Amino acid sequence: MAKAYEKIADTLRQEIRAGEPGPGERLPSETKLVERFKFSLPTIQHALRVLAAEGLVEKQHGRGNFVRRPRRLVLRTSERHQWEKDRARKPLEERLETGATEHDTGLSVGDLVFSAAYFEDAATPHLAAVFGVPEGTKLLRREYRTRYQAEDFPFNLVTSYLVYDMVSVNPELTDASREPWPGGSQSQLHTIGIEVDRVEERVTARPPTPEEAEELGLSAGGIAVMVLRKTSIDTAGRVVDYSEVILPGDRTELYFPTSLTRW
Amino acid sequence: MAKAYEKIADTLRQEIRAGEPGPGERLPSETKLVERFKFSLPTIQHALRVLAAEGLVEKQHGRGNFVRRPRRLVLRTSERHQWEKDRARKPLEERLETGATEHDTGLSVGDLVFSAAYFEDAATPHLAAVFGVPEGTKLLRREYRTRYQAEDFPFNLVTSYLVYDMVSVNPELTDASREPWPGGSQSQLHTIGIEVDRVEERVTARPPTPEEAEELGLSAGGIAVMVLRKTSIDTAGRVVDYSEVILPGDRTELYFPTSLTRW
DNA sequence: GAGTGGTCTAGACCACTGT
DNA sequence: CAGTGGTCTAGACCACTCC
Repeated sequence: MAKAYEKIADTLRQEIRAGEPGPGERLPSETKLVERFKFSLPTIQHALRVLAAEGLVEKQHGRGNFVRRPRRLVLRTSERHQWEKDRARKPLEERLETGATEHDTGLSVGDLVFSAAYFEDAATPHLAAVFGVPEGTKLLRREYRTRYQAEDFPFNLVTSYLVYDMVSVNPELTDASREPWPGGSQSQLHTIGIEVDRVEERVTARPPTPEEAEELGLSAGGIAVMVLRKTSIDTAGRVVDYSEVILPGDRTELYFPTSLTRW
Repeated sequence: MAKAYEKIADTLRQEIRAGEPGPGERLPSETKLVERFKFSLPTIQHALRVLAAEGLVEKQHGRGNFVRRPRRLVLRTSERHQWEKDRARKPLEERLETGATEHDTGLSVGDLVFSAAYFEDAATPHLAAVFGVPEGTKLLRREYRTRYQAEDFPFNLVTSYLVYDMVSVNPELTDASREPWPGGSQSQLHTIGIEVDRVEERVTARPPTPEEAEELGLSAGGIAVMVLRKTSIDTAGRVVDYSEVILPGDRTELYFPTSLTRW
C-alpha cells in the first residue's frame, strides 16, 4: 500500500511531465486538490513540497503552485585559463578592455556589477595541506560577487585564497580597492613574478546551505549548487592560488573541451 | 517574528555545525525535541525535513535522526579521453587488461559489476539538433550501469546515443551482448573507421528525479546529482556520440586539469 | 515490547496577492 | 475583499529497529 502523499506526487508529476499543466502554468489550488484527491490539506501540501524539492514545482505564496520553467543556461567556459594567461603580460590598455568573466559569458563590462572584499585568515588544516604550508599560516582571503546589472542576485560566489607573505611583496595585491584588477588573477600574480603553469579544477554538487540560497536567490528550494574547486600551480610546482566557486546548478553550465592528438 | 520550524532548524543547524552532535551521531528523539522546543511533533518534523533536504541530517526510520557523515569522494578524471584514444588501436590483449573506469577510479576489473542494454530510438528534436540529423532519425541508445561489487547501487547512470545507420555497418556494435567492449567507446568507433578528434563536456547540477534517486540509492534525500553531457566529434567534424551521465553529487568529484603554455 | 520515526486528520489562524 | 498558500496543533495510528 503506497503512501497517500507519494501517490499524489506521482500523479501530479506524471501530468506535469505530460505537459498538463505546462511550464510556467499554475496548478489547481490546494483546496481544489483536497477535493480531487480526497485527502486533507497537510497531505496535499506534503506532496507539493516533494515536487518543489525536486525542482519540478515552484511555490508562490498567495499566488499558487507553478510548474517551474527551465532556466536559460549561462555558458561558463573553462578554456579561459590559457586566454587569461595570454593577456596577463599585455599592456594595460588591452587588459582593460575585457575581463575573463566577459569572455566567458559574452557580455560587455558595463552589464556586470562586481564587488570584492579582502580578509586575513589563518590556514585551516585543509588549506594548509592544499598550499603545503604549516597550519595557521597567514592567508589572504578574497571574496568576489558578480552580478548582472539587470538581476537581483549574483550568479556566483567566489572565495580565493593566497599565501599572504607570498603576495604582500606587492602591496597593491592586498588592497581590495584595486579590484577589479585589469587582466585578472594571473595578471596580479605576474606582478610578483609568478607564472601559472597548470590549473586543476574539481567539481562536485550538493544542496545549497541556507546562506548560499539566500545570497544566490534560490529561496524557492529545489535547486542544487555546483562547487568548483580551482587550484593554480606555478612553474616551480607551488600552489599559488586556491579558489572555491559556488554556482547555481540550474542556471550555470560548466564547459570543458578536450582536444585529442591525431592519429 | 520568525517561524517556529525555521528557528528550530536554525538552532539545530548551529549546534551541528559546532559539532554537537558530531558527524554520524544521533540527534535527540523527536519527542525529546517536542519537550525541549515546546512545539508540536509535526512542527519538529518540519524542521528536521528542512535539515534533511540540506543534506545535513539523515532520517532513519525507527532508529533516529543522524548527522550526515560526509562521504568519501571517488575521483573521476576527465583526462581519460586521450588515454582511451591511445588504447583504441592497441592489440586486443592490451585492451582487455584495464578499462577506462578502472583507470579513473584506480580499481581493478574484478571489483566492478557492469551492465549494458541497447535500444532503438527515434531522434527527439534535441537529439536531432545535437547530431545534425533530421528529427526521427533512428538512433542506438545504450544504457550502462557500473557498480562496485561491494556496494548496492551503481555510482553512475550512463545513456549514450549513436546514429544507428552510422554504426550498424559493424553488426557487433548493435549487439549489447558484446559489452563490455575491450578498449571502450573509442575502440568501438575505430572498428568503423571513426577517429575521435574532440570531446566536449558540459556539467550542470540539480536534484535527482525520483527514478534517479531510486537507481542510485539516494532515497535519504538532500543529495544533488551532477549531469555530465559529453559530445564526441570526429576528425570530419561530425558528432559521433552523445552521452548523458548522472552522478551522485556527494560521492563523485569531476577532475579537469588544464596545462598552460610556458612563457 | 519499548522506543523511534512516518503518516494523516480536521480545523484554526496567519500572510501574501490581486482586484 | 476574496482567494491563495503557510504555519501550527493535538492526537491517532502505522512501520521500523533493536533488545
